[in-house]
Amino acid sequence: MDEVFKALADGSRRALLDRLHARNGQTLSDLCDGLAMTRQAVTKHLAILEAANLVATVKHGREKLHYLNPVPIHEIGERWIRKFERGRLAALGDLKRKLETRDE
Amino acid sequence: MDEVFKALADGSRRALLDRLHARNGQTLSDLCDGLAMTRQAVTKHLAILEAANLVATVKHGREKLHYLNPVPIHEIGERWIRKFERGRLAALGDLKRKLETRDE
DNA sequence: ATGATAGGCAACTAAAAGGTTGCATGTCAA
DNA sequence: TTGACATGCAACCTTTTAGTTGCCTATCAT
Repeated sequence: MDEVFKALADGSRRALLDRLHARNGQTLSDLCDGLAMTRQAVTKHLAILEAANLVATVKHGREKLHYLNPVPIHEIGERWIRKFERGRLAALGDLKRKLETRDE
Repeated sequence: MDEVFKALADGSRRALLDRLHARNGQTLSDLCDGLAMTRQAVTKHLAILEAANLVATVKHGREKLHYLNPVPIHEIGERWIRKFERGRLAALGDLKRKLETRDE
């Protein structure tokens, strides 16, 4: 789980996931296209995404195809974000109350 | 949004949010309690959480009370994770297909 | 076979992150 | 008012991160 959060912390990596979300199964060169980064930098980002299991790759001849694995993102939604949904309104209530009554 | 992702990337900070989720409105000393970190380290983490708007504070005499702000987490759920929910089954399909047919 | 294309590996650098120590300040309680 | 408690500030250190450059390897098309 920590690896996933860390992987998602970087904007470039989130952009790569966005790209794969828009079109799945792209090659490394595809993914580099138009980015202000060297190919090697992108490779490293993809390696981190792969280690976090957010991306899976398949070699196809001299190309490496990248596929989005949506499961870890889904799990963060389910197991982590949902936890804070419960009690969300209560927390907002606490906050509002405390911010309003400075003279308590 | 980037600040929120970055703030959530660290396990200690997520633990602090957990603590506030369990009991809202804790002081700095409360939050330090039982952690293998100096108070100053915790202060820094809280500052990052505050900058990301995940925590709001109210000074109360010599104490500083920390309140969870659940809104940014909720927004990440709504605006980011939900995007990947759409097309999630399609992506899983792509992935399964590609992983199975290595002889394509 | 040979050149172009797709990608891999390794060493290096700069900056940011996470943490520490030491000291200063503000507030409460006796 | 004085000591104890709660927090703030700043300098410093170490490790990680994000990125680079340079070169090597594998595959495809002609």
